[in-house]
Parts: sequence; structure tokens; C-alpha cells
Amino acid sequence: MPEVSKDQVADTLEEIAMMLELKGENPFKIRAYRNATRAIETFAGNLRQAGEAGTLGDIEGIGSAIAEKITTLVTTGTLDYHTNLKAEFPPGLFEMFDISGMGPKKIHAVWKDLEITTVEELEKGCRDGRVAGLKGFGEKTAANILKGIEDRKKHAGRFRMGEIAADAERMLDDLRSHPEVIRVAACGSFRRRRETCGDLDFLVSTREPKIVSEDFVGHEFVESVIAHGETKSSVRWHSGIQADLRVVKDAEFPFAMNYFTGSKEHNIVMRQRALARGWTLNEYRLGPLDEPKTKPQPVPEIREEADLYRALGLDFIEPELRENMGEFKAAEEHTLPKLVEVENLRGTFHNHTTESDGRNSLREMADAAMELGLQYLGIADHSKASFQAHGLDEKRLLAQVKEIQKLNEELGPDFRIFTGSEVDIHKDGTLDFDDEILAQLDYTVASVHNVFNLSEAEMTKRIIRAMENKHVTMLGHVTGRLLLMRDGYAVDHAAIIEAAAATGTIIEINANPRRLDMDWRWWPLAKSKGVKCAINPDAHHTSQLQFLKFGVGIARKGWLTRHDVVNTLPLGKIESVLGTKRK
DNA sequence: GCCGTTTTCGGCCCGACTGTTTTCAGTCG
Repeated sequence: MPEVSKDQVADTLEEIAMMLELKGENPFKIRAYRNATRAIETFAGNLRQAGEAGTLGDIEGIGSAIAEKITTLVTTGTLDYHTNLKAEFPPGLFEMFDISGMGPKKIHAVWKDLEITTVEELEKGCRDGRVAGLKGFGEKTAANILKGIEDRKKHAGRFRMGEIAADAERMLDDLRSHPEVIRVAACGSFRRRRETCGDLDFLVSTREPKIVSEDFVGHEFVESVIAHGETKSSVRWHSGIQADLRVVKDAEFPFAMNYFTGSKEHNIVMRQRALARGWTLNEYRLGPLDEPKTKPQPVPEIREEADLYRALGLDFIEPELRENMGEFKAAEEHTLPKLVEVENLRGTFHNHTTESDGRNSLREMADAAMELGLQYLGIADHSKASFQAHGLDEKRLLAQVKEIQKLNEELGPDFRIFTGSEVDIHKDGTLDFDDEILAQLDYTVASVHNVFNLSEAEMTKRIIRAMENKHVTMLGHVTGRLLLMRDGYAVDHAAIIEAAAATGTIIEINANPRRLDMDWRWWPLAKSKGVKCAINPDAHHTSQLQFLKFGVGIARKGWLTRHDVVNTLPLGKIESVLGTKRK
């Protein structure tokens, strides 16, 4: 029987949740399945082993019923409960959840009353008036669904941080300089620095909600207006992303900022903590409950978001950590980490030049790094097996080393270029250069660039073999994923982290916004094993050194401090870290 | 379906906007 992957288990649970929604089941039961999906996605162990050992129920959010279902799934490869449920619904129904405005009730209605089972039929039904004639539907609903279908075709849903950051910053600037605006924040997944965002959430406080809202929906970025009310407006920008604006009074700002930053799971815990103190928390206020079960404590004054956390018995939780993945316990126990910041970075590794597939010369890359205030820059052009990227052979590599040495002499003692290589890991785990060549470099980034379709076990073995080479300083993009485009190759993250710890290999956060790999969800485990991180932009152009900020966002989501990130070390200290494995 | 410093039963976060309605259901976040 083929191994059932974590993703497959998570997908199965999510499908069950959707189907229970369509059946109109108890919403809390549905939430239980969604919580379990999240718990599985972030579970660091082996599901099959945990299932056989009967320890799945120990995972928070997974009780006996779901534990039993997961165990059945991972040990037998199938789950009758899921299969039988799925037989009740035409498969095309599930796609309708991706259409804005279509929820379980509307999907159920078009299916049962009009026998519509696919998005195509739904589009037809909207055009010929059948959908508008349904009870509870109307002309506007049908038109909205059509717009939702169009939008779905046009912009497949989510956006990478790198595609939206510039527009979002620009909007923040414009709101900040608005004469009627008091405070401004970008909230939501953007503030939490998720690797992709489904929308952008802006929040302002003002005495003139109408004027600010109208300027927001009239902004040059706006392609169409989705909703426009007194306190909430939604628009679609030309870039395709949906942007929401919430308008509140200034006294409400910290509550709204907290609420709209989320995550939803984080908010639920915040509200529970308020309830436990006899208070109710919403996006406008923290106040006493109408009918408290016990005598409530007096409600403290809240001016900033940090005051709110203090009131609920918590240290301030940085937005990147608000995923309800352990931050509350740490905030209670005063053990939250002081997260790494962009300003802590002193240099970076894994950058390309025109010698392989980069767009700028060695000199130009060095100048750009100096301009950013960095003390060192690692050059790791591709190796010969990456012929598609014009990878360097031994001769060209050694010539580049000479060129770098020469440039280093010119640049003086305050800045240094490190000689490196992004060496290909062959299918069998051997490297594209011999040790004798690698020994002449300051460091090596080892990466997989071909034969992606190995089994998880084979791919993991391949990568671990490469890490066992004492010249491999760090592991490049662990899964090779391209966000929203290509899934990563299958790897056993926990085993690779274990091997990195055992061999003293650094793991990269590839800060290219298309990658952001290794994923933030794995860093707490890596950190607990003592594995160090290097934040690398994988820059193919001078401008791409700016990607470092996206990498820092991921490091922060992974609970990393500057002590966990090697490229926060200054020149003079970083050298010994690069040489550790060789000793 | 999950969970427990009030609980092993009975709770489970809360509000805005839209559209189709004459007081609310559905969706979204």
C-alpha cells in the first residue's frame, strides 16, 4: 500500500468539512474537522507511526473520533466515512466554494432545486435567469455570482507577498498622508507575513469615515467596487487582489487592529480569554459582559494593541506569531522570543551573477550589497549540471574565485565577497563538484534542481547524503516549491532537520517570494534541534537583494531570533561559522 | 467533534454588508 502523505490526510479532512457544510451539519462539528486539518498540517511527526501508537489524540484539536479516522486512513489507505460521504455529492460541486459569494447554502440550493452540479452549468443558469428565479436569490445575486465566476477565471485566488507588497506599502503611504486619517495599519495575513495573501486589509481611524472611504474606493488602484458601506469597503485592484478598508473611531483602533490582523484562530483564543475575565472582546472594544457569570474585574484602559495583550495576561505577541501555534502559552510564561529583524542582517549568501543565470555582474552585486549596508555578500552561482542556468564548470568556478579575490583586495577590509557555489545535488545524493574543488571555496549551498519525482524516502535520502558532505555549508530551498505554481518535491522535513542538526548543516530560508522555503511551519522544530538558519535572497538581480525582507518575515513566523540566523553575524565572526563543518 | 481551575454535558467569537426581504439569511472575515 502506498504511504498516505500528510497533505492527503489534511485534504481528506478538509473535504469532509466541506461536505458536512453542504449537508448543513452542526457548525461546531465542521470547525472541529477544520481544526484537525490545521493540526495535521503542522504535525511534525510521522502520522502512520502516531496512528499505530495511538498517540494522535494527544494532538490538540484531535479527539478520539478524528484520531480513529486518521488512523484508518493512514494504515489502510482509505476511509469509508469519507468515501461514502463523497458519493453523495457530484464532484463539480466543490469547485463552487472558490466562487466569491457562493457558500454551502447557495451551492446546496442550486444543486437541489436546479440540478446544477458544475461551475459551467452555474454560469449558464445565471445567464438564462434560472438562478435569479430561485427562492432567496434574485437578479443581483445572479449577477454577483457571474462576477465571482469571472474573477475566479481571471485571478486564481491568492497572491504572493512579493507581488503585492509594493502596492500595499504605497496604499499605506497614501492613507497616512490623508488629512482626515489619524492612525493607519495594514492588517490580515499581510501583517502576519504569510507567504501568500488572499486579500489585503487596511484599517484607519478617522472622524470622517465617509470621506476616507470614498477616497479609498476612488483610488487609482481600484478596478471595481465590491462593497461600499459606512465602515467597511471592499474593492478589487487592477493587480487582481481584493483590498478591504475598515474605518473606526480612534479609540477603537487597537481593538480593530488586533481583530483584523487575526488569525481567526488567534482571535478565538483572545475572545475566550476575555470571556474568562468577565469581559467581551470585539473589534471595537473590551467591555464587561451583559450577564457575567462571575463578578468581572474592572476593564483596563486600552490605547495600543500591547495594552490589550497585557489586559488579557499576555506579553505582546508579534503579528507574525498569531497563528495559535503556541504563542499564547509562551506569552503567558514570558518566553516569547525576540524576533530577528531586517536591521540585524549583516550579509547574505546564495546570490547569482551573469556568470550563471544572474542579470548583474559581480561588481554590480557587490555595490548593491554595500548600498544596502551589508558587510559581506556570498556568491553562489550554479554548478555545471544546471546547464539550463549556464552553470559553471570547475575551470570557470576557479576563475571566478580568483576574480573575487582580486575584487576583495580592491574593496578593502570593510566589505567582503565570499566565494561559494550553489552546487547541484545529483539524483544519488553526490555533488556536482569533487571535494577537492569545494575545499577551495569559502562555503557551499547544496540544492536539488532536477529529478523532482523521486519518492519521499528517496528524495530525503538524497538530500541527507549531500548534507553529510563536510563541504556543504548549507542546504538551499529544501522543497524546491514555487508558490502558487508548483508544489515542492516530497521530502521528510523532520528527517532532514534531524540530519541538519547531526551534521551541523545550516538550512536556508530562500527569501525569493516565489519560494520562501523552508516553510515557516518547520522552523520551530529546527530551532529546537539547534539547527541554524541562513536568510538568502537567491538574488538574480541587484534589486532582488531586497528579497531579504520577505525572508526575515518567514524567519519571524518561524519564531527565530537573531541568534538563530547566521547572517546576523558581523564580518570577523561569520567566517568561523562557515568553516565549522570542515573541522 | 472537541474540551474541561464553573463543566464529562453543554457550551463552542462576533459583527458588517448585501440582497431579498418586510425582519432575516447567507457570506465573509
